[in-house]
Amino acid sequence: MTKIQLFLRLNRIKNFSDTLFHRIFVQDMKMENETVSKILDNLNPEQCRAVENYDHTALIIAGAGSGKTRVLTHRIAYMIEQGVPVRSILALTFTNKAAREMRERVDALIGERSRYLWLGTFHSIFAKILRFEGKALGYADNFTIYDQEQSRTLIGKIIKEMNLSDETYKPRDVQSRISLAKNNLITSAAYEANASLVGQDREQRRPHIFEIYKRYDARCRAANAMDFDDLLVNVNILFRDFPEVLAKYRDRFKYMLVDEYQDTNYAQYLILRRLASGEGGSRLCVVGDDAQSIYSFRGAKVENILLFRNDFPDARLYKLERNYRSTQTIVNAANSVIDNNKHKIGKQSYSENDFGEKIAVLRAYTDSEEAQMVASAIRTSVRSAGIGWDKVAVLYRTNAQSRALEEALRRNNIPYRIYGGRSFYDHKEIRDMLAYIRLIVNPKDDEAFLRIVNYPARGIGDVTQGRLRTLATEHGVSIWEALASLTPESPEWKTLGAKVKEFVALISEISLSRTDKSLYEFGLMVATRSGILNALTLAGPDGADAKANVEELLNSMQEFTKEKSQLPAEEGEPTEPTIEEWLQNVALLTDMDKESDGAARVTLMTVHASKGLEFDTVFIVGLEEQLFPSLKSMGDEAQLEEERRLFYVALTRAERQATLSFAQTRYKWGNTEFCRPSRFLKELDQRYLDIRFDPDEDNEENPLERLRRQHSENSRSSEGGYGARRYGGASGSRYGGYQPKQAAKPQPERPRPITPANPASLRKIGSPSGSAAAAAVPLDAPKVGDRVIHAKFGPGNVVEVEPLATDLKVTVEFDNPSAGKKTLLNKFAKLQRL
DNA sequence: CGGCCCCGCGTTTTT
DNA sequence: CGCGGGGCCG
Repeated sequence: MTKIQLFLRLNRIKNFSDTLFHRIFVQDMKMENETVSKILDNLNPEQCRAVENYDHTALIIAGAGSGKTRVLTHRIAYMIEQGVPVRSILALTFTNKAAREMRERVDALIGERSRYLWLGTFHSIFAKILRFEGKALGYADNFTIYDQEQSRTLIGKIIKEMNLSDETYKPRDVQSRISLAKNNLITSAAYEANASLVGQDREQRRPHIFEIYKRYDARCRAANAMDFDDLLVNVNILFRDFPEVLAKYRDRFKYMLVDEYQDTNYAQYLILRRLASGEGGSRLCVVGDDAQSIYSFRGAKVENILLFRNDFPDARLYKLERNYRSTQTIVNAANSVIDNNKHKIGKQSYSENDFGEKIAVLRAYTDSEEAQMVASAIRTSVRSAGIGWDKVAVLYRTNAQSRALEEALRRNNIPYRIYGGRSFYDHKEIRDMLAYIRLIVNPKDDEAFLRIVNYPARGIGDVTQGRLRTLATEHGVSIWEALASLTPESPEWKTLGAKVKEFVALISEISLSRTDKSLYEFGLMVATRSGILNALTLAGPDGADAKANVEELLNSMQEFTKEKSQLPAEEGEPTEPTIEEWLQNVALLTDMDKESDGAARVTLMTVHASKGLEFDTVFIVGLEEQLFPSLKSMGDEAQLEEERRLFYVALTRAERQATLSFAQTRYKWGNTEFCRPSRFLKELDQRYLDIRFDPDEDNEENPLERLRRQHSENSRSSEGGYGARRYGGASGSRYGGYQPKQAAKPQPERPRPITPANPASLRKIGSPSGSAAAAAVPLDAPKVGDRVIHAKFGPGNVVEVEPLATDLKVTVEFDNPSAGKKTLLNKFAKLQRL
């Protein structure tokens, strides 16, 4: 402690002479006297060096919680104070959230000058560059950005049009194949010529992928659209084929800073290298941690950080190894797991904080019990530590795990917020709204046209749509362009039905009005004139959530206008945002970016989504083999190591307290599966664990017995009346059902009991046969030849029994000929022996 | 042409 | 279990 203080002091003295000149200089620039010292204050010696030496290429290896954002933001602030023009700095992050946080922190250090800083995600910055420069590549500046959903839909359509089976060519797989190629800058032509890729496809019996890729590219281009990967690919092509454009940006961005460098893929890496190489290339400063590389599945290359100094031999290396975030217990425990990885840079993360509490390990029989235990533990923690709900996070490997947790939290009246999973922008009504706007902004976007030409229903069906497409093909333009080019005199116009003409008039009307309206007014017009708002109103209660979502979208337009006027992207740029800008911004947003309403809530998210965040108390759930580590990583050492890094990321989110849990059975696809505890639990140095169950306790209880008991427990708990509604809240946003505490007063609104007035909640709860079956004997293990009765199909004979992992498959020949022979799962069939 | 019903499939992780 | 797509009927 004292050593470090001394070190700091010496360092400060050394710095002083270096910075004296700048202080005087800076004071001349009307800076607050204290600012310089403030920026170098509160940095440890290594951090300080990384900030001061901003004029050198730098590789900063920053362990979890070691203050990497701090270094980045201080480096930016310091540079600006040293007189580096704001416009010559480019800072890149992976997520909007990280970008926003960085901007806030830079802003806090140097004030409003930060507003002209180019700071954003790779994708948003590159989209911006392409908006300015895309012409060179044949794109108009109003190009559409397809998110993965839209791109997958288009790929699916192409597969169908090519008469390929979507069994062998699953759009999802084809998309990931194309994405992989694009990440590595392999064009469709190059793909076709690439023996290795084509060979792999052959082996998988999918030899036509390159052709799908070709057509997909052609379609995107014709629609003036780019997918996420294209944003990177096209900037590469731009910089490769147009040296003058590259020179322009290289001259402009004298300094580049990159966050989470370990997650860059080849395309991103090459763009950075292009800008940073050569005489007068940008000074590149990258920050990352190989131990937190968790995105190789989407093309990230850890090698980029491992080999950075080969690419930039004069780079200075800084290692930030002290973790300021977590207790020693957490840091040491995390290290003990990551030590099992062979593939890593030597870096010793350490903490000088308290030892803190041990890491609790909980065992549950079922996933729902696990959720309940976590909910109770959250209550206990929050109460004993006196912290707010928002200091707690529950992290899981897959989004699917959130459901059980949500239910438990709601049941325990714990406020929560879920990130990820189905995002706001995935809702149909939002996509519909966006499709209208996309079509108006970009008339080449046929996908948008086809999506909304008959929504809300206006009598323009498949046949008519087919004719319109033919019309467009004949003219060699998009559908809307073809329609818009027709005059009332042209013979083709006369062949159109009245309904199509009305649609043309509608879109023209909205389109014409956009110049003299604010963003919000325009959005409102789209919502009303399209008929979307009306259709949702007519849908009654079913449409209420959707309607609220549309309203929220409109609000976000106002919000965007407000932000934009505070934050012009460029000096001299108009502050009134255009619809194009809004649309491109929205295309790059995710659920993570929705701002919270300020209420303190427990955070639920995947481990991936939690990277870069920190919480006082963290629960990591579902620590089971084949879940975490995931089934798909098993058997592949590299992927297993990535899972281990993922676990490392999860554990190092915790500042003070971490709890790990696993269940012994888990519902999967409507089936109960048995699980074994994760290997990561065994790899953890046991000294740091507080195991809250008896490991010697008999684990080998008769599985059937346990299953039966769980089953009755489950049906009992589901009778509590918490219906299947997952998302409360009118907006459809995923805020948890939370009642402000009202002492012991009854809560009239929720949870809703099942009453006959609410028949929907009765759906599928409990046995359909009800008490009528009580007379018969429950049948646990049916045998061939048994005479049984089924609630719906009546009596019959068991003709076949096949044991499954966790259940029995029973085939019954029913007496009733209309029921015939049926194969049933014993667990659900509720057969009774006669 | 639209609405309804049934079937089949999905679970890694995300800009 | 829940959603989306496809098929069938009105």
